[in-house]
Formats: sequence, structure tokens, C-alpha cells
Amino acid sequence: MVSKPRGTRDFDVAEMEKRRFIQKQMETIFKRFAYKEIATPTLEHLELFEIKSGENIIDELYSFKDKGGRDIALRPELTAPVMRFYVEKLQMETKPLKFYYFGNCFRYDRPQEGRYREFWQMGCELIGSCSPGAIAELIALAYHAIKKTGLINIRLRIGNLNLLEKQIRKAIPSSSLSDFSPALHTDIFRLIDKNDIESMEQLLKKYKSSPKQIALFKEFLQSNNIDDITNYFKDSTEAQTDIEDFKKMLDSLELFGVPTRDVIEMNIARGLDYYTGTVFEIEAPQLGAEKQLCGGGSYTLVPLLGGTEIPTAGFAIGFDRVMMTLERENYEFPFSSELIYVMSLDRDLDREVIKMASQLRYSGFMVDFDLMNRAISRSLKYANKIGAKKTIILGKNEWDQDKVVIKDMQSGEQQEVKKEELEAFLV
RNA sequence: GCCCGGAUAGUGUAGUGGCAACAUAUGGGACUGUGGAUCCUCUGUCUCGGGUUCGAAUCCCGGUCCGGGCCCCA
Repeated sequence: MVSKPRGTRDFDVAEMEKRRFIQKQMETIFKRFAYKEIATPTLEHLELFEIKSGENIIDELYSFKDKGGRDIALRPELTAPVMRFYVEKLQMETKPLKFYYFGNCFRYDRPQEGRYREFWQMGCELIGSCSPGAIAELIALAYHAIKKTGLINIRLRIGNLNLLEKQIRKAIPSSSLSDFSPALHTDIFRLIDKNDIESMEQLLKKYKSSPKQIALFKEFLQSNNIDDITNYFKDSTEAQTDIEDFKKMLDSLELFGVPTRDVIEMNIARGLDYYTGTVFEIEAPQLGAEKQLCGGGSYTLVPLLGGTEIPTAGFAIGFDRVMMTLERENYEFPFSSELIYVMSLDRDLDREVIKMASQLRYSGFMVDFDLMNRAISRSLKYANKIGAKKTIILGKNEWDQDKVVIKDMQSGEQQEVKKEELEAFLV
């Protein structure tokens, strides 16, 4: 027997119904925010992801040489492909560009709960503005889209990499700052992201950070309100713009209907190196280790791909995790079946069954009938099994009077209806 | 990539060295101008490869897949 590759999944009928429903819920919100759908290929040149994805993602790439000897990778995420698309084709479009996408992504990683080698991301990219209002709208979009799925227990966290970086620099003596710069993104950010405070301290010490500076920085990482943060930068003129923007963004966020109480967290860093400025995450606390549902922020990727510099921001939602969380919250997926089943009581009328099923299908109804020559009771049993809402029964007695029987499968009630009035009865 | 635990019919399980089984589902049938019930019945299973043994679903080694954790990330 051939089985599916490790870390991939088959989705049965019930699962697909749920997934499509949730996908549509989120797309509804994207559309209301005037985002439009785009799609990019599943395959990209390996180079696209090598350019600036961060070495950890490179390690996990599914890549291979194609028959023409090209280095090809299955996309591990969708931001870089969308930016590649923009640079290649869309740079002259009217700004801002608001795109959403839904697609499968691949990472060669150890599968475990909430993590697969093929997984689905749904996300948005905003090209043309990173104003505080634009970022606020983007965060609001992510928040409302996830809320729209029916999830109850989610947590929004917002940080700012510019302020974080400025504060790190303040923690290092100016004499060793130039030595330190290369380690900033790769090492310190990563340790902060991992919440590995001890290693972070070691690293700061290595660059001659004083105990006092370290203590101050650790306090900064814990700060969660805008006034405290403003205080840290009161004698730094260059940070004032960042502070002001951050405040404006939070204010707008309230206007977009997103509660901003306790959302600030200065210890949010990012695995992907191209993020700058505001970053945010939405997590489902009940999920444990793999609890992050959404990550996003502003980033600089276009110039690296050869395009003209332009503000860009976006987010990606881990679709599979949203589904997992909904299941965990015992979310009741709406079940609606409009299926109509057609059957006959006399074999003579079998041809009429096909004609009627076809007619109803032309009219737009979802219609099924027996393909296995079932006996009458079996046929009704089957109609029940497949969830038919109504069964149309063709019997000789009624047929001779141009009538059919409609049976409501829930109540069991049935009534005779004239053939020409049938469709009106089914609506 | 590392550590730990699993894998018996489509699904859920029992069997722990001696005939591979139960429930349920699927297909067929009984009933026959009416379904969710009942009864009968066919089909279908030890994750794969090696080893130990007279004999392996059972013990040992390895692979594959699944689950949990680490790393990392969505």
C-alpha cells in the first residue's frame, strides 16, 4: 500500500466542509477591508527564499533540481512570493495595493501537533503605506478575520522592532557598538524571541554591557504600556517619531474596534529577518507549544528583490491552527444540506428519475439519486444517510395524474405536488 | 536534526509466544407504495523488512508513519 508522505494530510468530506466554511468567513472580512485575492505558484526559484528569509527557514526548505537543472523550492511562506509578483509585474499599479491569499506552504520539519510539512496560510499584504493608520487597519483586519471564524479565546500582542533595537543599542557601551551590530538581528533578536533571558544577558555582557544597563533593558522588555515606554526614550530625540507613530497606531486601532488593553509587548522579535517597525502576533493560549495563529508587521523586502523601495506590511494566519483551535473550543460548525434525492417506486419510472434529476440540476438544485439499483427501502435509507433534506418519490399512481410525492426527511411528512409546481415547493 | 511513546479490518478495540477476534461501518439479502429499527449474509485486518524460535500480532534490530517533547516556526 502506498501512503501519503510524512507530515501531509488527506481531508475528508466533513473536514473540507469545515475548512471551506472557515476560509470563506475570513475572506469575507478581507473583502470588506477592500483586499483582493491573488495567487502565486507553489514552486519558486530557490533563490527567492535564500535572499532574505533567515537561515532557519532555509534549513527547512523543500528544494530540488528540476529536469532543466534549475534550483526550485516549494514555498515555505507566501510573503516573499507575493513581493516577487509585485516587483515583477505590479510596481506601476495604483497604491496602496491590498492583496489577500490562501495557499499551501511546505517546510521540511519534524511534524508534531499543529505542525505539518504541508500547511495552509491565509494572509494579507499591504503595499504602499506603513503609516500608523495603515498598520492599525492591517492589525484590525487580522484581528477581525480571526474573530469572524468564531474563535473566542485569542490574544493580540503588538511590539515594535525599531524601539526594541534602539533600546538594545542603549544597553551597549558606544565603544563596542560597531562590533555588536552584526549580532543584533541574528543573535539578540532570536534570544528575545525565544525568551531565553539568560543567554541574552550573557551575550550583552560579552559586548561589555554593564549590570545596570542589562537590568534596565530587562525591565524594558517587560514594559507593557505606552507611558512606560515613552519614558525610556525621553532623552532620545531620534526615537520620538517611532514613539509618536506607535501611539497613533494604537489610537487608530481602538477606532477600528480592536481592544488595545494589555496588547503591548516589547519582547516580540521575529524569525524572519525582513521585519521592521511594528510587529504583531495573535495567539491561542489554549494551544500550548504551537499556539501562534498569526504573525505580521511591516517589513522591507522589495528592494532586496530588485524593486524600488516602498513601504510594505502584512500578516499570515496559520489556517490549520485556526481549525485546530476551533475544534478545541468545541465550535459548532453550521451544517446545512439542501440536497434533494429523487427515487422511483416502479422500475418503469427510472428514466423519469434521470430526467427529473437533470431538470432540477439545471434549475440549480443539488440533486442525487440512486446509482446502485437499490430496492425502495434501501433507497430511502440511503437518502437518509447522505443527508437529503427532501426526497421526491415517483410512483405510478401519482405519475398518471402528473403528480409526484415530496417527502420531508426530517418530519417524515409527505405531500402530493403537481409536477409543474414542484420547483416552487422545493425553494 | 535530537529524545520518548505508539501502530491489530474503513473506524473503534480485545488478544502479550500456540486456530486472529469483537463491535461498528460498507456491499448483498429478508421486508416491498416508503427511511433512521430488526434479522441473515459476503468481503475485509496484525505498518513494512530482517532476526530469535518447532512456532511471532506478541520477543529483538532496523525502516516507515502517527503522537508528545526539544530545536525552530505558522
